[in-house]
Amino acid sequence: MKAVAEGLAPPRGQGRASPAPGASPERRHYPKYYLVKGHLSEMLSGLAPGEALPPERALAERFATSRTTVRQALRELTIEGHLVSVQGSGTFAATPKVAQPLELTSYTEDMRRQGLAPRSRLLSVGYLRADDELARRLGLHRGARALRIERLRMASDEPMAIETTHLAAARFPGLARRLDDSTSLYSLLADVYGVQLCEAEETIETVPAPPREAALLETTVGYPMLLLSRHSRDSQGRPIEYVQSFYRGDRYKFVAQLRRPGGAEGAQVPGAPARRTAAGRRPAS
Amino acid sequence: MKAVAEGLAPPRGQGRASPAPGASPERRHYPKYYLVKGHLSEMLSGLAPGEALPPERALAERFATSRTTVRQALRELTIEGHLVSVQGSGTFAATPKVAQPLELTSYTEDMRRQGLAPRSRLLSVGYLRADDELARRLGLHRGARALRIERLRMASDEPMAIETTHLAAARFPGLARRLDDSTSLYSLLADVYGVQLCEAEETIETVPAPPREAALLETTVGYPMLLLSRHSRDSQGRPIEYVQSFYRGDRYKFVAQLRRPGGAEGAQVPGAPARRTAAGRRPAS
DNA sequence: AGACCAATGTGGTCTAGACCAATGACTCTT
DNA sequence: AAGAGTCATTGGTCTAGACCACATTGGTCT
Repeated sequence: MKAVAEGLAPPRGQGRASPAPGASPERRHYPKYYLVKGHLSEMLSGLAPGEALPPERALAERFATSRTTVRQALRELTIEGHLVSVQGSGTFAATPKVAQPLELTSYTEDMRRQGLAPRSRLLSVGYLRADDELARRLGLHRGARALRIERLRMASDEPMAIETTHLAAARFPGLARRLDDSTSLYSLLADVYGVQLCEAEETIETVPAPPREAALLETTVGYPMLLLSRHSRDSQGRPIEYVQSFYRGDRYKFVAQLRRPGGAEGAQVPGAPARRTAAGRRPAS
Repeated sequence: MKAVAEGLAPPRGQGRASPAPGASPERRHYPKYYLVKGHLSEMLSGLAPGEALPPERALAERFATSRTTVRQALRELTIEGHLVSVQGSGTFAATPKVAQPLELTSYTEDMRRQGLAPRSRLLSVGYLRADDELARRLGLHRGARALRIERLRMASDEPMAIETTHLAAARFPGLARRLDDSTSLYSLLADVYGVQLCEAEETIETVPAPPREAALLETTVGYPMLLLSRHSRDSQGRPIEYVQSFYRGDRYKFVAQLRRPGGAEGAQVPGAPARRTAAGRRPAS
């Protein structure tokens, strides 16, 4: 995590005009906010989770910069999961990111297995007409009715993700009425409709948080989130569900287990990974 | 994406003090930049990849706002991969994101299979002493020598990722000298040292781009990137490599194929990452 | 023609400060 | 005491404008 610390004062770089031909050409240019970030990161390393940083205005003065610049540094530290800021209250050291396994199992099963208390809130259930995109994904024709289920996922009372599921309405009659806050969708599909999800393709990307999702997940508009799109099929390879889930990028990361065709099946090493290295996960220099 | 369009001019909202009790309380509050983003998004939909948007200053004037606000909107659209901006030149409509498969195969193999032209540039090769963190990951003791390989991955001349690999130096004598821009590391490990990578744990998270990585990947400092950390083991379950790769979040997304135990395959025992959330991350205050 | 160079226009960084919105401690009333 | 209201403080949004670094353009000189 070093590599950021020193060398701030001399080349203020602000009012300078002539680049002075002696300047080393390969010398990397660090934005000012990045130096501030380094200092803040250092201050932060001495704080226990929950402890507060000085107010932004005080930091701006201490680092002889504007509040805007301090805020840019704070923003990145927040995105990295090292900080949480609360309007009207202050900025505090955060706890590390939580790992979310990438597996084709239901959220409820996942959480239970990890010893967390899974909870869901049904935000909305409704029908819509499939556009070309959705029709293709669900193997329908355009305009067919699709069921749309929107749920807020929580783990131990902390909002975790917003999950929007799409299913072919015709294939699961009465499903909408069977849903509530505590029922596992996958259990319903299996027990009531006899559908077993066997394979899926997931894509993961980062997107900025839209206002609605940000509010529900108690985060900030525009902060990067992890958008996970899952497209699952049953044992005959027929497409069943299409799901989009927004996860807070500052709170979660995904973990996948990979296996290469060639190898012998070595015993799964229970390794307790996923820890976030407080010190130096930046390889740099 | 609708829902963002109208209603910008009337309540300038700047000099206002009294919130006018008639205001609906549950009305979602959209930041101004988000409305601008909606407008830009609309303009953008009429543009072919490569076509230019008006300059920022013109946009600021057109939307009766400041350049800062316009830039925040542009920033998000860039992060979403809809725009690219080039200093000194302009802002242009972009091409869609590229998918990167999550598989335990070498980069070279991956790209070939997709019909792309894989290229690498060896940025640096060197030895370092393992700190506690790295020692744990590679199964060494602290202070042991480790080989560090930094490569820039490209696909069809576009920079794609920066990959930093760590290996136990003692286990792969002479490896450093065998590397060049065009050799597959995994081939070397297999052919020269007889090591086959069989399983791996990958974690995926978003991080803001550090200056060095941003420069090498030709993107912007602070933009969200996908950080993929891979920890691989050989057929006996011994840890072999630890890799960190930075991908441009605005250009790439990851794709994983999942399979459920019940289906056909008997894979996937969950590694049990656990990581309790420590419940009270709230500031104690 | 071709090479060079200066001017202009573009996005990138930073400043200083206004106002908004939520918090939380304090005071006053009941 | 308990409750209600007030107010200073904190983070959140936005403005207007300065200056920088880079690209492009068009003119000038060779």
